[in-house]
Amino acid sequence: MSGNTVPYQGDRLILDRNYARSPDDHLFFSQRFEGTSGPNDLLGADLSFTGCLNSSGDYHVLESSFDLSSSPSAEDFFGHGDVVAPATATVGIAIDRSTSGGVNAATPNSSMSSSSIEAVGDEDSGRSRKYLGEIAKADDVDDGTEKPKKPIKPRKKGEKRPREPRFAFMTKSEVDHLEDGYRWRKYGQKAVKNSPYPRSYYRCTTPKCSVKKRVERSHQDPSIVITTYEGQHTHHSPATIRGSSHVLAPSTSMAGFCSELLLHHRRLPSPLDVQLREARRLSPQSLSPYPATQHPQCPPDYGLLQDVVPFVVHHAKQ
DNA sequence: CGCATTTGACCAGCGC
DNA sequence: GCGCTGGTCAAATGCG
Repeated sequence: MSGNTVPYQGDRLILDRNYARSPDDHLFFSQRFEGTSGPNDLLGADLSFTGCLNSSGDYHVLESSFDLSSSPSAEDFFGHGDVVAPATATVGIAIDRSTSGGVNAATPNSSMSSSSIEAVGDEDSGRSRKYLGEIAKADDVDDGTEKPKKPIKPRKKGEKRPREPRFAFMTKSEVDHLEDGYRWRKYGQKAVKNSPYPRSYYRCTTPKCSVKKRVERSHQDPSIVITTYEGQHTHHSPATIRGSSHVLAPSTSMAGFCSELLLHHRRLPSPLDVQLREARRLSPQSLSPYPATQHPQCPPDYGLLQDVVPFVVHHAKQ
C-alpha cells in the first residue's frame, strides 16, 4: 500500500512476527490482503493505516485493524454488510494455522463469514495426546512397573500436528486475562523468548470444548495484551446464558473475541475516543460512515462500543 | 471438598 | 544429531 505505513511498520511487525513463527501463521493475512501485499508482509502496511494522525502507536494499531472499510477483503473476513469503524483499543490479528490448506476465515462462524469452516485436523491435539496418555497409563498398570512420567505417544513419524484455526488480537489493557464470557482454566505458563512477560495458556472449562487461548503481553508495548484463540466453542457463552451480556455469543471464538472487545471496551480510557473522533474528522471515508454515537443499528448511548457491537450482533443474528 | 492456579518436567517441531 | 523453544501435562498447592 502506501509508504506512509512504513514508519509504523517497525515495532508492529516485530510484535506480530513473534506470533507468526510459521508460514501457516501468515496464511490468513496473506490471503486476506492478497493483491495489496506480498505474501510475507504479515500485516504491516497493508492493513491500511489510513487516517493515521500522529505517532501514537496505539492509534495506528487501531487503524490497522479496523479500517476494514477500505480493505478489499473486509467482507471476506467479516461477512457482507456493515463495516465497523476503528473504534476500539483492540487490534485484530487474524491467524489461521489450519492444515487444511484452505483459506479458513478465522471466524469459525457461518454468520460471520461465508467461507466454509471445516473441522481442522483432529479434535484437539492436546486432548488427544492426553487421551492417548491415559490409554498408555492403563497399559502400564499391567506390568506393575513404575510407569513413565510421560505417556507414550504413538503419533506417526512425520505426521504433523494438526492445528485449529486461530484468531489473535491485541488489546490495550492492564489486566492480562480479559473477560470474554467464557470460563477458562489456566493450564500453563511459559516464559517467552525476547520478552520479559510470560505467556499464559488457557483452556475452556466446558467439557468437550477444545477452545484454547494464549495470553501474553507485548514486550513492545506492555500495555497491550495479545490474546490468541484457537478452536471453536461448542457451546454458548455462560455469560450469555445468564443473560448478562449484550453479546449474542454464537459459540465461536470470534464471538469470544467480540465479546471480549465489548467487555474490555468499557474499561477503556476516554483519550482513545478523542483520537478516534479526530481520525474520523481527518479521514472520514476510510472509517465508519456513521458517527460514533449514531450507528444506525445501535442505541446512541453505547459510545465507542457501538462501533464494534452492532456489527458483531448484526452478523451474529444472520 | 472441589476447583483453579502454579510450576517443573516432558515432548514435538524446527533450525542449524 | 543437537539444542532451543513453544506447548502441554500433571502433581502440588492455594482458595473459597
